[in-house]
Amino acid sequence: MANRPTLKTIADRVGVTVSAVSLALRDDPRISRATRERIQQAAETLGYVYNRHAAGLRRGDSGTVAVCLNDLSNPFFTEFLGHMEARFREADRMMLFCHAHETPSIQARFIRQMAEHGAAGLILVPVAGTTREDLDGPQVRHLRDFPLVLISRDVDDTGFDRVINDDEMGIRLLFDHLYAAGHRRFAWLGGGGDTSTARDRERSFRQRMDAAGLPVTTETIHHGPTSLAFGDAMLERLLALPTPPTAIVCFSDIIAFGVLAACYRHGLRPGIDISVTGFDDMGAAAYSAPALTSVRVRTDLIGQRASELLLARMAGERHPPVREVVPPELVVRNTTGPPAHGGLVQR
Amino acid sequence: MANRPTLKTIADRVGVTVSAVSLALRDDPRISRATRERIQQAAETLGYVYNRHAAGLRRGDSGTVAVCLNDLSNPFFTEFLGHMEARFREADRMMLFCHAHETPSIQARFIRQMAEHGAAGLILVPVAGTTREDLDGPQVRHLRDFPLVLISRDVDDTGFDRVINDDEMGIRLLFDHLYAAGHRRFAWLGGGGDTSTARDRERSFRQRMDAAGLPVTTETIHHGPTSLAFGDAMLERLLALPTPPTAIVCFSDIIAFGVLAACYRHGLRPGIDISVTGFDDMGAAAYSAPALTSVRVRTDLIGQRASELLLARMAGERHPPVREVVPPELVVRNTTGPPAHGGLVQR
DNA sequence: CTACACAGTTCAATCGATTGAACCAATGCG
DNA sequence: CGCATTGGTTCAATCGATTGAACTGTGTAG
Repeated sequence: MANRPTLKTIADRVGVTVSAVSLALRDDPRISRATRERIQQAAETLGYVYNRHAAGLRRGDSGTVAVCLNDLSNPFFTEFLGHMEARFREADRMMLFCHAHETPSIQARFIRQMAEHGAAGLILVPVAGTTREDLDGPQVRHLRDFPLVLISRDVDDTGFDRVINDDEMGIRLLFDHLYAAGHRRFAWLGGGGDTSTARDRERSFRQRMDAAGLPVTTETIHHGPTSLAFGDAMLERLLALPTPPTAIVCFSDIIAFGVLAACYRHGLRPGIDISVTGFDDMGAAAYSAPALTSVRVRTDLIGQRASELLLARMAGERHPPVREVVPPELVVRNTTGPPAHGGLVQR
Repeated sequence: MANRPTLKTIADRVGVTVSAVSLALRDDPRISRATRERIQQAAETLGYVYNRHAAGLRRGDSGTVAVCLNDLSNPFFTEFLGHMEARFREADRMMLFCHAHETPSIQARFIRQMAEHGAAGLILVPVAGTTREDLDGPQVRHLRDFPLVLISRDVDDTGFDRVINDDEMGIRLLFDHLYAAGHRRFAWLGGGGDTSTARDRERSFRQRMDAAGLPVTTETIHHGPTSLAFGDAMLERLLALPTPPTAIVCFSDIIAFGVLAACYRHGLRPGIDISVTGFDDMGAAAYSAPALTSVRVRTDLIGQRASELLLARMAGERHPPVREVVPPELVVRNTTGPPAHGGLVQR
């Protein structure tokens, strides 16, 4: 920063005023072609660096966009990040980034700080347990009328734009696929904490069970963190049951990978001895051993759509908050198949 | 941004001047406890939001830190991101983030933009092929004397601080582990493009081969992208050779996972029929089927150390550029074992 | 020849926080 | 009682870019 050239430096050198330089550097047609080129030339040779603080102060907006995610260790979220980053780069917006670690205080602080920086918009995967108050309460009143798009997870009644996956549909696709293959003994390995995603997927699972006339007991539903370790540990527990499930429906690919790892140790062949499904269809799902049956969440579409919505709001577009639900796709690979020896009979 | 309260708003309300408010909000002892509290109270009730543009303009530094990575789809890099983010949050620094996608033009643009934003420091995983000129040439002269730390990949003669993994040692640990188990027919699956990491790991592999008196032929060394697909495809090619290798040393875990996927399809049992090693030891390595033998790169130590170095430079510390090399650790799991039926004999 | 348009440029105020210097009142000290 | 000290606050300049209004000179129409 130490004495970098400013508009004035250039102006003096070329023999015009700062106004002229300011306009010229932004290609304003009011400045003649000739002077404009001399000015731009001078800026180049002097190594001029635009000062966004000065501009932002005057204009009241820094042109940055803020993005707050929760779990970088989950490739599912980094896929979002990649898609949005690409779109914002295209729009020439810088990205302020935060990793909230499912911690409300970090999220709250980031919201304050991005406001301080004059960020023009925010994309947020709300931390588990986020309520309407957290996003719209007095302590963050600067979010009122602020361009904000929630992705992946929903928060009821926020009055903000949201782009989320159709979780109900995803579970339905998986369940029906397994049911059609003949499975009747299911287990649900839930993750995702206190999020709409966790709730919607589990609710959908329970609905399908009900609809199929299957009982949901304490042996059916299990909760834990979205981690490989949880999936791994749960398979052990499920195998220890008197009548283990023939199909394990996991909240996410990550958990399913953990289950596969435990299967391998036990010499169980997923897709033959037991069926396992993931959710998200992250890149690695095609390469697990065996390749994982999952549901593809369209992170690309969601990320792109969220970016578009945000850019539109930032451009001043006014309309009631939208809630866009993106349908996922069933991807059948090799971890699912008919139940082994009498899964049907034992029902 | 629209008419948010400013220092003036607060000053008028409390009946003091902006100076007093400015000082009070920063807990300057020059302002009496009583007024300070009244001011802070007023700021609170008015919903005051600090304007960093104004402050940054005056002070010439925004307190942000810039981070530029290359491959978000590789959990190895997102681990870095997580560790650094944590450290910077602690230091109350916001993070400007860029995903360079191994694209020099994106990297160059980000460097310019973060300078415009008055970022106080930069952590960079240089894109493949980055040279000294790219970082210190005339077009980016604002990097001279700028706090910059390179991580993971090295660039010769930069004059910047660097924190990197000891790649030579990592490969040595893996090779010696395999050699000691009896392997004599090796293959190298290289990735990483034109980076110091790619060069150092391959050089180390060749050195160990030489030291062991083993021939390196066109059947030994293979290059491709750091992807699951590359590992997968390469196993097919290797198996088609007249005398396939008994041990496959991969540039990274990602590639190794691809190899494991292909092994599974071929009914090959890694660790028994064939040995496979990764590099990085990302979280998933413990959960692949079977669990992957790898080398743990200490992303935590590297990330932390890089952040510390950067913060120290930002605080004005002056010393010649350092090059810190962090030793990795061998993690033996289940994809390695003695060569199957006569690997030794066939030599 | 005057008035007028217009392209090209300059003027000057402005954004909001920071900070060294100046100021003021009350207290302490000789 | 007068003078210095100091704690508390204000003054006023400053950071660098932006922008509506004002200005200048040239060309054109009447």
